Amino acid sequence: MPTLPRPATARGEATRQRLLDAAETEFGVHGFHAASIAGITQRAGVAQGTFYLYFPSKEDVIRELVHHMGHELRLALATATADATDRLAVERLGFEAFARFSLLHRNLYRIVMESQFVDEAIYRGYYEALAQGYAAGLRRAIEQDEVRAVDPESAAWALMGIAHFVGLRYAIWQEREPPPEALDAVFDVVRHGLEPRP
Amino acid sequence: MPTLPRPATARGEATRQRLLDAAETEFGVHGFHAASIAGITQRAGVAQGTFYLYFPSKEDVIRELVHHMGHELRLALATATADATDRLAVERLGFEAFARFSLLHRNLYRIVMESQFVDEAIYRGYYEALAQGYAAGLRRAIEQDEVRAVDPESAAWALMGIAHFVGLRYAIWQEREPPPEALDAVFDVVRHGLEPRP
Amino acid sequence: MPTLPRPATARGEATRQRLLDAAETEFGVHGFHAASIAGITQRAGVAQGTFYLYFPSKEDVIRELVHHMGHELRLALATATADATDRLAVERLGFEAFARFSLLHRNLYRIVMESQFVDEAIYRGYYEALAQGYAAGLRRAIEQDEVRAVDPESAAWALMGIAHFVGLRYAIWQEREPPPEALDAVFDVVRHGLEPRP
Amino acid sequence: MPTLPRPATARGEATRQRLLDAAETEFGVHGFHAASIAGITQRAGVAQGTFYLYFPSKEDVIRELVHHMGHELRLALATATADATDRLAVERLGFEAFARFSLLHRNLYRIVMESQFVDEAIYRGYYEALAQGYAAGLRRAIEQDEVRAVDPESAAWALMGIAHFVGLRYAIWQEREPPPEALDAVFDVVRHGLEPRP
DNA sequence: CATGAATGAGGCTTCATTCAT
DNA sequence: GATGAATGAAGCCTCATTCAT
Repeated sequence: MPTLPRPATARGEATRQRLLDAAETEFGVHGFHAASIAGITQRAGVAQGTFYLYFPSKEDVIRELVHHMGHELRLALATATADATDRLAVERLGFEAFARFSLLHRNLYRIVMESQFVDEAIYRGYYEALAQGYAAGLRRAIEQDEVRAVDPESAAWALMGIAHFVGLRYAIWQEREPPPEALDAVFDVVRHGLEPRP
Repeated sequence: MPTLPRPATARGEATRQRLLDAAETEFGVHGFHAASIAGITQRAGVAQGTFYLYFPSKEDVIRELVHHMGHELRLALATATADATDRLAVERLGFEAFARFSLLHRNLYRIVMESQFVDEAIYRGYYEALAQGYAAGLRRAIEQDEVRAVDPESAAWALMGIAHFVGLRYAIWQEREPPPEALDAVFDVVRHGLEPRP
Repeated sequence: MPTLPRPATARGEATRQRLLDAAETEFGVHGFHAASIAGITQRAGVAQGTFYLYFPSKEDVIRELVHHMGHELRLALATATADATDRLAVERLGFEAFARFSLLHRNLYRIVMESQFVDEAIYRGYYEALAQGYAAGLRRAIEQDEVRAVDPESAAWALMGIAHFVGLRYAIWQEREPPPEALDAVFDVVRHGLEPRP
Repeated sequence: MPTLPRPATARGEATRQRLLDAAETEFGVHGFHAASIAGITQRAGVAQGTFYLYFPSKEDVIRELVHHMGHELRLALATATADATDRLAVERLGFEAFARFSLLHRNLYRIVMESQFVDEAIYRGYYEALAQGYAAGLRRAIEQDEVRAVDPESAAWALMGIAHFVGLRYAIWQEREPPPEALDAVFDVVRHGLEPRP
């Protein structure tokens, strides 16, 4: 079956959104594999068949959710760092924002991680999109001497790796925000890694 | 079900090992959920029922494989860094060793990552064990002024995050070792993050 | 459910006909069971619900199509044999006409065959109606000594059987008209089977 | 999934056969599409999953049954016509044998007919195999002047068509053997169609 | 120690049909 | 007359696990 048509009515659009929300919760709570369409539709308050009016398969929903998380995260980061005066401030605010975001959207974050085992391409795409933006920001900062002459791409991935484990430890495992000292300690490493030497 | 007793005979031990190897490949290739006991036993050349002579369940195998990877990885890192003269050399050699190891044991590495969605505790335990050793090493290095006065634990997790993404990008996604420049670039960030300032 | 009333308006009649045509194609191409109402309505360019404005069920459509094929076929045969001077000529022209018709209306023909597994009565009725006319024609021919004194009914079914397999082999399986020699060869058997002995 | 291994034990072989028998009944009674795996396994007295130990899919069973009917029918025909002294006797005995066989194996016969709508190739193959043997027999008879110089292949298909409708009318629709007069009447047409003219 | 047949719950998905607009 | 969203039953199939030998 080819792509499903978008819902034609507002009612349809609302149902679709309810399903998406329900899926986010179900996947987040039970994991993709343990989650069932029945669970999703039940939570959304519709019949099982309704699911397939809006999504061709269970996998398509996870794909859509990963995309969604990508957008939301970029948005959150952009917003949080909008007022930063230099790149290191961007990094700092970005780490904080990510820590908040990953806790708030714990389910989505878990889904993104699990998507690796459902559709590697979507997972990879998620990070590559992120890395690209990240590297671009670093490149600009290097040009303005706000950051050492690091390789922007390698640095971007390194920083994402650091952030990833912050999210994992605190948002996922401990279900809380990292304590300020921890964030300070992590950022201290980041800062020394990036800041220009006199 | 209590844990199964270890096989008494050498033949049994061999069968058990064959099953473990087969599971490593099957899980690595198809992923934990898509892999089937039938696939594992077929690959191991034994009957399906034989599996349950050695493992109480499918999940137990992944647990055992994750432990296994933990041991092997620590062994590989210890070996690779044995001759290092200072901590930064340890880091450098460690990154290189990890890059090689994650490529060589791609399947195992994938399994570790997926174990998060099968048994979070095992996954978390894997990293916590690693982090503990890592942090201890850093602590010693700090005492000897080979590394800045960072928070050893936070730094350990940050460095593991960096390494994780190196493994992901190269061993998993590209199925090759990282090019030397990439490793240099990453290590450059690490070094500046850790090395003492004059 | 009693039969649905015929549409009152010309627009309704047109929609009904579009649905019938679409069903003919869908059933012919995918088979009755694999064909879906959604496929039919899509092809007809109407909404799914519209189908049930004109037909009480999927089965009713196949029934109507079988009837339709019966009428059309009888018409085609009558037309094709109108100018025949004796019964054997009728047979010959009839076989030719059937070969053409079954190719041209391949989909309908397939539908008739499949109707056996949807509603045996409709299928049986189709052939019994045909057989009746066929036998009547033979009976008249026998009275006029244009055909041997065969049992008209048995002969009619035998001849339909022969024709059926001509349609199957050529129209359905090979999607072409039978080569003239083949038709000659078949008719040769028919002729000897029917023609009066001196 | 590739082909399933044949059962290794006698018990397995027996189960497989029970499933085949059950499927024959279920398909014959309800038709292929209406028949369910659940119905088959219930009738066979095994769990649903057991079905898939022996057959990759529902369709594979029908394929196997069609093959089976082919073999059995050829066997029955060969046996019934073994003592015939000339080809017309073969034809006569063959028609009688087919009439008996199609009644006795009504379910199988129905299944063969329906197989056309499940896997056209299997249905076609069934008849082509039959036709080949039939034509060969006719060819030999022609060489020995027991039959007119008809085109063996065309004649074979024509005769199969006649027999098919005999089976349909009596075995399937009326669930009885054709009355002797009917068989006589049909054979009379066949005989005139085939026998050499003086 | 090993086999391989058997189980049965459970999941995804399809689709004819109904209903509210 | 027409729409298209919604229903929900039903079916195929998979697979971890158990059992009899």
